[in-house]
Amino acid sequence: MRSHYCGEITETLADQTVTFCGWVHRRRDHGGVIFLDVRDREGLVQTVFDPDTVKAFNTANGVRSEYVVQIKGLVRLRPAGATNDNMTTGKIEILGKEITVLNKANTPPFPLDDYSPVGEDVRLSYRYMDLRRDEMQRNLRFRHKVTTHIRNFLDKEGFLDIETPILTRATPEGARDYLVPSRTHQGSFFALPQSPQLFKQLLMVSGFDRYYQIAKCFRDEDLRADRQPEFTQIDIEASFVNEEQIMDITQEMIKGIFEDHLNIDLGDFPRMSYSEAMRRFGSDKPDLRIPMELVDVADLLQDIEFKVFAGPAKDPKGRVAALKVPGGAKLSRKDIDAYTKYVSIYGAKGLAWIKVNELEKGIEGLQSPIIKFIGEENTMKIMERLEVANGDIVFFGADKAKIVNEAIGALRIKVGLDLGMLTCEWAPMWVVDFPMFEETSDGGLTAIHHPFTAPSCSPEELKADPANALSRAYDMVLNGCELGGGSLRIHDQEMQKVVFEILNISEEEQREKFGFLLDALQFGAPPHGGLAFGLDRLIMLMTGSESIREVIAFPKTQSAACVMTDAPGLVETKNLREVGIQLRPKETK
RNA sequence: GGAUUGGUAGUUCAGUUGGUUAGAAUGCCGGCCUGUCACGCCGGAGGUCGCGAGUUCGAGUCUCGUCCAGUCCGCCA
Repeated sequence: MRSHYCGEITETLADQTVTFCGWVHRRRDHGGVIFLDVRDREGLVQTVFDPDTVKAFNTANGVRSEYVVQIKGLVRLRPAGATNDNMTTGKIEILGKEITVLNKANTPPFPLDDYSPVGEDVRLSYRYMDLRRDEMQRNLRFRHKVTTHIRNFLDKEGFLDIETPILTRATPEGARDYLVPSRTHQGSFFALPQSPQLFKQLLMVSGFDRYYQIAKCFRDEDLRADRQPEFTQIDIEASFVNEEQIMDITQEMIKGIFEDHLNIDLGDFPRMSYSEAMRRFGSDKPDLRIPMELVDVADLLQDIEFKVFAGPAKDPKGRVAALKVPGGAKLSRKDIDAYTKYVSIYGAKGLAWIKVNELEKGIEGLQSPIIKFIGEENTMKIMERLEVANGDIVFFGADKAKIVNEAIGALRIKVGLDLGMLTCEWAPMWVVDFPMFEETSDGGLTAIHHPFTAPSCSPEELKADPANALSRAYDMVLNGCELGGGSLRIHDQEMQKVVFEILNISEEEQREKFGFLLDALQFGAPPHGGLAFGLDRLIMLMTGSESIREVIAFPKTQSAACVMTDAPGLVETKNLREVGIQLRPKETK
């Protein structure tokens, strides 16, 4: 049907006759001459219709936006002064000889240009139209380039692409599962995989040595700008390797992607332990583009009267941290109130502050509602420790360590972005030495990564002090965003049993849910480990998108629905009966 | 589950203290126009003010409920 893509027709084709197909992007009717900008995947080309070509002219007169047309015409250089430097094809135009309307189109529900902002729900309702827009075409094409890069890279490194089941079984820990009723086993349910975790480990037991998959994963949890209920992981696993090898190879992969597709050298990725990350940044995924750090000051405040500080300072689970904001003294009372409100969503009860106006005047040069509570001597010691300068402001968080870390950690990023403090565009890093477990609200322990993560100690040591045990896990972090994470896995049945015990998963439950894994560990499981990247997040970061939805062709809304297909939808009673399900009447409040 | 923002023409938005016939831009339709490129000029059509109650002489505007969409907290091994 065509000889060229629209966007490929340039001056090298001058004086040749070409045929192309596409959508009418814009029509400009000058009475005696009609211009059609025709668009396809590769770009736009301007076509001119003269009244001398009567039939084509009349057809061109009748076409409208988004009509699908086939045009045959002569490529010619544009007249002097009529070129368009903004277009790849702007030096030429097509003199239209024949035009066929392949399909008419209704008026588009929203403009497809780059100038008009359009509400996201409208875009999602007509996603197939939205995807015609240049930005979306570029995003999805970029995503393709990256996944192709990944496949080529991993293939070259000896990784095999192996598919794993979508219909599998529910897992006891982790996110809520998406369930699929079984027709042939009524009353039983499949679960969609939260990740191919167990299967990739079994593939290691099977001796495939190196596996990867660009795998859809499903988690029935509430959505965020960077979270969809179905998302894509770059899933990787290898045998007879240690952490270093996994980290090296995946770091090389990510570096290569940035080099080839954004022309950016990410350099070496610094490594930081979990505990250091929490101490300095209040986060297990620090944004290293922001130069500020949290500083502990609890030791200076243990003996003061002021309970708001002294309480957490003396509490082993408490924390008192200061955040120095260079140049922050210019913040108004209103700004500070806004930040106080901001930290309150993380549970902080307040936000104390000290402005440094004239340090040379000592305590007189400071401005703060709290100095009278913490005392002049303590205040000056804190100022000394923080190495403050005139014009700075210091914020304080005092509470349970978890709340201080979350609140002041988030404040650090918010203030850093608000005040334009970014020191670079890209800040990759590794976070290592995670704890094995963390405390749940009911006092039990839960796995920080997943229950198959190997600890960096023996089963006996793990049993003796599980709360302080470290794991052989690692997270790759980019700009404060967790790009991917993984670990060395447990390949020993005894160790696996100890972990299940600590997690309070009974032997019956172990047998029922993971019997196959425990068995597999007895049949010669090699040492192995791996990592999984969030592909959607990676592409979101690389394209500078505000949301993961901008890099997914057909995403869900925040209520995990699709406004285009209207999924999820009701099903016939007959279908329910076949799978042995009866709906409960809606609960009334 | 919670906090918060929004929902008015196809689209993006404005709409004052509750007060006449709800406006603008753009798009759409018609006319004019031979060098535009987000063409230009003239004219026209286009509204369940998300939905449902309530207050009021009177509601786009106030109150309550509800639905949808966005951001965030919880949640997401």
